[in-house]
Amino acid sequence: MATLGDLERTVMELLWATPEAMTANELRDAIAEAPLGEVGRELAVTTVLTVLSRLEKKGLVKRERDNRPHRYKSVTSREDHTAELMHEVLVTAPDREAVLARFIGSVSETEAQTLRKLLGGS
Amino acid sequence: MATLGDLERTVMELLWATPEAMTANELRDAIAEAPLGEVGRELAVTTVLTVLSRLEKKGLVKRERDNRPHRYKSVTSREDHTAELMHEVLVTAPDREAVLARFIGSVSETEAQTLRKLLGGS
DNA sequence: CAAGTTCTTCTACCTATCGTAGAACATGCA
DNA sequence: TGCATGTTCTACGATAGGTAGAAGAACTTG
Repeated sequence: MATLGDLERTVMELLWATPEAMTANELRDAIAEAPLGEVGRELAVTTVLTVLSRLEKKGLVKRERDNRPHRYKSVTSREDHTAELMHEVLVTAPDREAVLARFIGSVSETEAQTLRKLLGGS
Repeated sequence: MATLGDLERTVMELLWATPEAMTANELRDAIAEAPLGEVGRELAVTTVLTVLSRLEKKGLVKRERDNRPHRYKSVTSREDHTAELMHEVLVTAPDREAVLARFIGSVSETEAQTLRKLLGGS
């Protein structure tokens, strides 16, 4: 499973929140100002680049090598990624029905409503 | 999040599969014969004990210290644990509705059926 | 085209986690 | 009281991830 470290997660957060592909420098700045999470950290660009490479190797990020300041963007949307993770977790258990039963019990009423709608009739 | 290593996972598998609490020795033997996963590994009991301690610290395992060969058992059922993990994953995303929508799309028809039943009317 | 600026790649260090287990300590039974 | 059995302490190697410097590639502009 693709478990992410803190910085890796932060970078993905930013990429998911931005429609256009971003350069390493833009990401560094974004992390510095980061209203999200901890204190805005001042990282070296190389640090960001290393993280991006690792994310690329994991298949979470795609890089546009066309123009020089390479631009990076997430391969999947945050929602797809999360849903995929949930599914990965689900299939680790032999008795999925039972897992789903417990899972349903843990979601809010609103979410349950959404699920009913999504599952539609029969 | 509580991500488990391979051995840790194997130990949890065994604990989940066994109703009674087990001793370190019983676990070592079980791992050795392990029809599950890789080749039955011959581990030192201390190895198993170390892993059990770590799992205890993570709150996944409870130890009965009453009698001498301490006995270990999982704190939650495998299903509860898995459902909890799924929920943890779900709440990392801001747009849960969207995540659920994708998630529903990834489950089998049987599972969808189960979900409909579980969500019942209203 | 040459020199500087900018970006990328390589390499490396540090820490935390995990697999693994020996050595030493504790305990209960013969 | 001493052995057998079990537990705790300590430790070492491997991998992942956070962090970044040094060196190399490429673009910019005089």
